[in-house]
Amino acid sequence: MGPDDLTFIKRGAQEILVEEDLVKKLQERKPLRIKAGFDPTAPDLHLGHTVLINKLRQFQDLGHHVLFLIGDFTGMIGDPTGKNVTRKPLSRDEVQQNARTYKEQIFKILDPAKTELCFNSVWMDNMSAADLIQLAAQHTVARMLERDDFHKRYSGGQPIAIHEFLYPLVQGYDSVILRADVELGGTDQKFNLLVGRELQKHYGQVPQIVITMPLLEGLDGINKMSKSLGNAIGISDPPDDMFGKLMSISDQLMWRYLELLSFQSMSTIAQWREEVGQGLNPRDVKIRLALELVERFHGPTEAQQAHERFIARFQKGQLPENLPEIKLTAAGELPIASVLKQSGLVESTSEALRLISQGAVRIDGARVADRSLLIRPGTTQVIQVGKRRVARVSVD
RNA sequence: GGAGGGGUUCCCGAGCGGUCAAAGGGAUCAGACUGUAAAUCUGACGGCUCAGCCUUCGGAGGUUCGAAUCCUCCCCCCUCCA
Repeated sequence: MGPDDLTFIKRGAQEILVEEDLVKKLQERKPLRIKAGFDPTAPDLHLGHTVLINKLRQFQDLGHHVLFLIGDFTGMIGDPTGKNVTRKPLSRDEVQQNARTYKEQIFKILDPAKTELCFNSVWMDNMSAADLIQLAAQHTVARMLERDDFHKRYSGGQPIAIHEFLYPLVQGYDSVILRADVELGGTDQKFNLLVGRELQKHYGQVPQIVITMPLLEGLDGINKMSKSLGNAIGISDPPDDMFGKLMSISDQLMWRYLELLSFQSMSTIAQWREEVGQGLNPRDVKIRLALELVERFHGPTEAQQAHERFIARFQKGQLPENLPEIKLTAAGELPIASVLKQSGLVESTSEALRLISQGAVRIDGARVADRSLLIRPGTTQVIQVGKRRVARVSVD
C-alpha cells in the first residue's frame, strides 16, 4: 500500500481528479475508504458493470476498504443522468431482495471481508425537510446547470424538475456520511461525483478523489454494453454462452476487454500484443480472455469444459453433446415449416420458409432444399437452423 | 390560455388518393469467405393452409370503385408565445 500503487489504479481509468491528492493519500499508507454507488433496481449485472467492480477489487487487493452503496433512497428520486425515465419506487422487500442478488453477483469479484454494504436510506430517511433545504443551500442553480445534460435540456427548452437537482446533492451527501476518500463511477457520473467533493469541503472534510471508469462497449464494439441493446454479456450467462460471446468480439475490441476486464498485468498483455504482431492468431489470445472470464464467474472446470465444447462445436463442426430434446405430436405428416415453428426453432412459418430457401436448415446434417418437405410421425431427427440453433426433434 | 409542427413496419426516416406490405439507412437473421473473428459480398427482413390470401401506417368513424395518403372527432408528443 503506497504511492507505487498508482500505476495499478490508473489502469483503464478515464480520469482521476485530483491525481496529486490521490498520491498524497496513498503516501499516508492507510487503508482508504473507496465508495461506489449502485441502483437499487434488480441487478442484472453484465461485464460492463464489472469494469467498475474490478477497480474496486484492485483497491481491495491493495489493502483498501470498499463501501458498496446501494442507493435505495436516491432510487426513489431517479437518476436524471442520461435518459429521463420516471421510476417507480421500490418497496423495502424489493430492495432487500435486490441487495441479496447484488451480493451473489459482486462477491464473485469482490472480497466480502473488505466490503461494506451500505444503504443511503439509513441516513436519508431521518433527514428533515429543514436539513434537506440546508443541503440544497450548498449549491447554486448556476453550478447545477453546468452539468452537461442539465445544460442541454435547459438551453434546449426541455423541462428539468426541481427534484432532479437533489439527486447529485444526495449522492454527494452520501460521501460526507461515509467519509469517502475515493469515489468511483462511470464517466457519465463525473458531475455527481464532483458534487461530493464540494459538499465534503462544506462539511469540513478532505474532498474525495474522483475516479471515472469508461463505459465498456458491447459486443458490437460501438454502443455501450447494455441488456436492452442486446449486446451484453451477463455475468450469469451460462459458461458456453459467455465463452462464445467473448469469442465473437472483434480483435480490436479484444484489447479493450483485456485492459478493462482481465486481471492479467498490463505487461503480460503487452507481451501478448507482441506475440500477435509476430504471427500468433488473435483468436488464441481471445481464448485466454474467454477462459479467464468464464473461470471468474463459473470456476475452472466449467471454463475448461466450455473451451472444449467450443472447439468441438465451432472448430470441428460437431454437434453439442446435450441437445435440447423437443417432442411434437402430429396426426399425420407435418410440413417441415410447421415442425420448425412448433419446435420453437423459428418464430413463424414465414420465417421457416425463408430460412429454408436461404439454405439455413439442416436435418441430420443434410441441407433442406425442399420447402414442402414432409416429416413423418415416428421420426427423431437433429434439426439445425443457422449456426446456433439446434435441437433433437421427435415427431409422434 | 394562444399559435404552429408531428405521431409510418424493431429504431431512424421517406411516402401525401391507385403501380404500397410501404423508398433509404441502421439493427437483426441467413448464405459465401473465416478464427462462431472483424471487414466485405449476396439475400431476407408482417402473418398464413405461401406463385394466392389475410392484417398493418396513433384510435374511432366517414368520403371514394379504391385511403398511410382526403374529411370529422378523440388520444399522445414537441416547438414558440403568455
